[in-house]
Amino acid sequence: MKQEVCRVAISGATYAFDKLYDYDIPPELAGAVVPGVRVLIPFGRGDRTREAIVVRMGCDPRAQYERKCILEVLDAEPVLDEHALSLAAHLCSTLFCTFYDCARAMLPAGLWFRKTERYELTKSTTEAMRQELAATYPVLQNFSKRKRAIAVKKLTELCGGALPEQQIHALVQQHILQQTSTFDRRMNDKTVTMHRLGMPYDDAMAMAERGRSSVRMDIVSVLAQEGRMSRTDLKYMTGASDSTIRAMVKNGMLAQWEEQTFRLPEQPELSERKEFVLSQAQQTVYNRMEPLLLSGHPEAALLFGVTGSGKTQVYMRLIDRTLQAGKSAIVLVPEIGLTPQLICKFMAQFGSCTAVLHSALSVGERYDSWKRIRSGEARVIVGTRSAVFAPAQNLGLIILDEEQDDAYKSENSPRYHARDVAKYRAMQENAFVLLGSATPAIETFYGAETGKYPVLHLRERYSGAALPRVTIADMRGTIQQGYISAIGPVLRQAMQRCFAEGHQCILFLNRRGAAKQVTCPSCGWTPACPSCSVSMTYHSVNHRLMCHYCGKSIPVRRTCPNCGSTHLKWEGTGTQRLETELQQMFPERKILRMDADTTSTKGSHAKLLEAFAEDQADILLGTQMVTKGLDFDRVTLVGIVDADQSLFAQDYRARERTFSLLTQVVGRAGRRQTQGQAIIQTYHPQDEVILDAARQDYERFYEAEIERRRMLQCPPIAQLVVLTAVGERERDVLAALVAVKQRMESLMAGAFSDFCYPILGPAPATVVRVQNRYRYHLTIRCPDNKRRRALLDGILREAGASRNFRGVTMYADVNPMQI
DNA sequence: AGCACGCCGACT
DNA sequence: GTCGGCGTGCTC
Repeated sequence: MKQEVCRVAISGATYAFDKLYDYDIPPELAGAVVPGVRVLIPFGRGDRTREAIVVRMGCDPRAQYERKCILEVLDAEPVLDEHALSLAAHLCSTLFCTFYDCARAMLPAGLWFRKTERYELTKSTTEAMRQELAATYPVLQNFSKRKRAIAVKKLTELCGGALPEQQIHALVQQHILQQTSTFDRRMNDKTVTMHRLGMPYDDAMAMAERGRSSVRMDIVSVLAQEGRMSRTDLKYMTGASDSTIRAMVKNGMLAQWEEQTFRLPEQPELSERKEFVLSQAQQTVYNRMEPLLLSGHPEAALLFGVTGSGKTQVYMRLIDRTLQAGKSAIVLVPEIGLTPQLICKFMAQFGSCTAVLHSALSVGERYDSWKRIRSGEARVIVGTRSAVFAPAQNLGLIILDEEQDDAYKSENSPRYHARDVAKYRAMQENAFVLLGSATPAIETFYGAETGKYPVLHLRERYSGAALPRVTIADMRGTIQQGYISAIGPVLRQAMQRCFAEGHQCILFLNRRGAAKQVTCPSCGWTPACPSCSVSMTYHSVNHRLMCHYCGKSIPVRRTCPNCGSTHLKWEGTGTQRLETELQQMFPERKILRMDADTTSTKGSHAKLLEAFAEDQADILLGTQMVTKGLDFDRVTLVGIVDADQSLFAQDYRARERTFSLLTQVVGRAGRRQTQGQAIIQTYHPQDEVILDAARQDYERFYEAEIERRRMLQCPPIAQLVVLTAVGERERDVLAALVAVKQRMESLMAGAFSDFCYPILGPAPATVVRVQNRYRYHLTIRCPDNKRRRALLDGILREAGASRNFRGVTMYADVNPMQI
C-alpha cells in the first residue's frame, strides 16, 4: 500500500517560514488524518512537538527531503471545513498573515489547547542509575520510576523557583530523562480577579505605613472605602502594578478570589414571534432582495436607509425567508455592547435557533455557540466582526449592519475587513451579502455606482416621522460675546425650550475619551507618558493622569515639575468637565454621562441607557457611544458640541468619519411623532462636510469626497499597502524601512518592472512611540493583483528572516482605516 | 521563533 | 587543551 502523506500548516510560525510542510501518516492514524483536523508533529532540528492543521492530503511531488511522521491526531472531526481552509489560504496570501493567525480568528478560544511540558525518566533508566547520577545531577532526586512525568512548572517549584536547565539538558542528552508534552483543553469560564482587605483596616494601614509605600496606602484606603474591587479597577484607581498587588496578597494585606464576569442576560423570554408589517417602502426593497437571496448564486446589495427607516425589520424578514429556504444567516453588528436592543429583538424573533457571538461570553459559552452553529442547530448568528467566520451550515445570507463602521476592520493580524470576508464567503457558498447603512462607506457606494451591486433605498423614516430640523450654530465669536462655555447660546436656548416641553436631549462630544489635558501656562510643560509619545489626560474618577495607549497612570500634580508654577491649567472639554458645566447651567436637570469612564464595567452601558429610557435623566451626555442604535421616544433635541473635532485629522478618511458621525447623531432626534431638532456647533460653518451633514445629503457628500479620493489617489480609487516596522531602537526601525524601500525599488526596476509604483516614507506612525516601541511606515499605492502579492510576500519573508533586522518586526496592512 | 552547528576567547 | 560566547542557516 502506498505510504500516506499530508500537508500541514504549523502553529507558532512567523511569516518568514509559514508554509505547508509534508508529513507521513503512520498507518494506525490513516483514517483519522483528514483536511481540517489538528495534529501534533515533530518540528525543527530539535523535533519539538508542535500543533499543526492538516490543510490537504498528498505532498509536494518534487520533494527531495525526508519526511517526519505525524505523532497524534487531536480532533475526531475537522475544525475547519473545506470552505474555511480555502478562505484561510486566501486571507494568508492577500493580507500577509500566517495560516495560524487565520485559524485563531476562525475558531473559538475554547478549542485551543494549553501545552504542558513534562519530564520523566526514560524506560531504560534503572533506579540504581538514577541514584548514582543524582550525586552529580541533584534534580534527579525529584524523579522516581513510579511517579509519572513532572510538569515543568511543578519541577521549577520543587527546585526552589529556578529550573536547573543545564542538568536537564545533559540528562536528556544521556537519555536518562525525556520530555513529553500534553495538550489540555482549557475551557475555564471567563472570570475576573477580585480583591478586598485581608485584615482589619487599621492593621493594613499600619503595615503600609511601616513600608512607607504610598501605593499600598492608596490601595488600602480605596478598598476600605469600596469594600471590594476587581484587580483591573484597583489598578486603574491607584496606578498599582500587578506585582504590588500580588505581594500584598502574599503577605495577607489583601484577599483575592475569582468571580464570574458579567454575561448578557440569556435569552429574554422566548416570547411568541411578533408579526410585523412592512411599510410600503420596506416591502418594495424586500421584494427586490428576495430573488437575490434565493438565486443560488453569489449576490450582494447595499441597503441605503436613512436613520429610523426601519432597516432592522427588512433584515428580519430576509432572515425569516432564509430560514424557510433551509439556510442559515449571519448578522454582523459593529459592537455588541452597544446594541443590546437589537440583540433582544433577534432573540425574541428567532428564539432558540439564534446564537450570539461576542466577547462578553465566557470561553466555554463561545465554544458552545460555535458547536451549536457547526452542528446546524443555530441558524441565525448575531455577532461582531469575527462572527463572519462562524461555521454556519448552508450559509444563505450575511448582513453587515452599519457597514461603514471602522470596527469591521481588524487592527491585528489577520488584518481583515469583515465586508471582504463576507463577500469571499458569499462567492464560495453562493450566499447573499447585504450591506446596510445610513451613510455607506465611500468604497461601498463606489462599488454600487460602478455597477458591482444594486442600491436599495429607504428614503423615508418608518411611520413617516420627519427628519430632524438641523441648525448650524456658528461658534466663532461666542467667546467675545462673553460665553466661555462649551454650550453656545443657540444650543442653550434650544435645551431650555426642550426641557420646558418636558422632553429629553442628547449631547454629543466628538472625541474618543474624556480628554482633558493639563498644561503649565508659564512654561508650556505638559505631562507626557514615559513610554508613549502622547500626553496624558486627566480622569476625575480616580483623580489621576492616564495614558490612553498603554494604560499607565500617575497621580495628579499640583505644581509644574519644570518651573514650579502652581497655576496648572486644565484644558479641553472632556465629558467630565462638560458635565460639571451643564450642572451649573441647568442645576435642576439630571445628567447621565456616558464615556469610557462610566462604562468601564460590563453592563454599565446598558444600565445607563435603560435609566435614560426610563426617564431618569433629562440629558444624556457622551462620546461616540451615544451614536449607536439608540431609540428614545422622548428625545427631541440633539446637540453636537464640537462638530469640528474629527474634521482635521490628517488621514484621508477623516471627512468620511465626521460626516457619518454627524449624520448618525442628528438622526437620533425625534424618532416618533414629533419632529426633532439637531444643533451642530461648529467653528467652520462653511465647511462642506458640516453643511452636507446638516442637510443629510449623502449623495452630495459622496460626489465631493470621491473626487477628493481621485485627486489623492486613495481608496477606493487606488489601494494602499502600509508596511509598518516596530522596534525598540528608533534608528534600527528607520534603517530597516530604508533598506526595505531600496530593495523594493530595485526589484521594481528589475524583476518587477511590470509592477512599478511609488513608495512613500518612511514616515512616523500617528503615535510614534507606544510602550517604548517606535513605529514607522512605508506607504505603497498599488493595485491588488498576483504581482503585488508576490512582491510583498518576498519582501516580508526576506525581512523576517534577515539578521540585520533584529529587534524590528514588520507587517503589512492593506487599506488600513487609519494611517 | 527556536534550535543546532560552527568557529573564536578566557578558564581548569 | 575545553567550556561556552553568539553569528548563521534551517525548519517537511
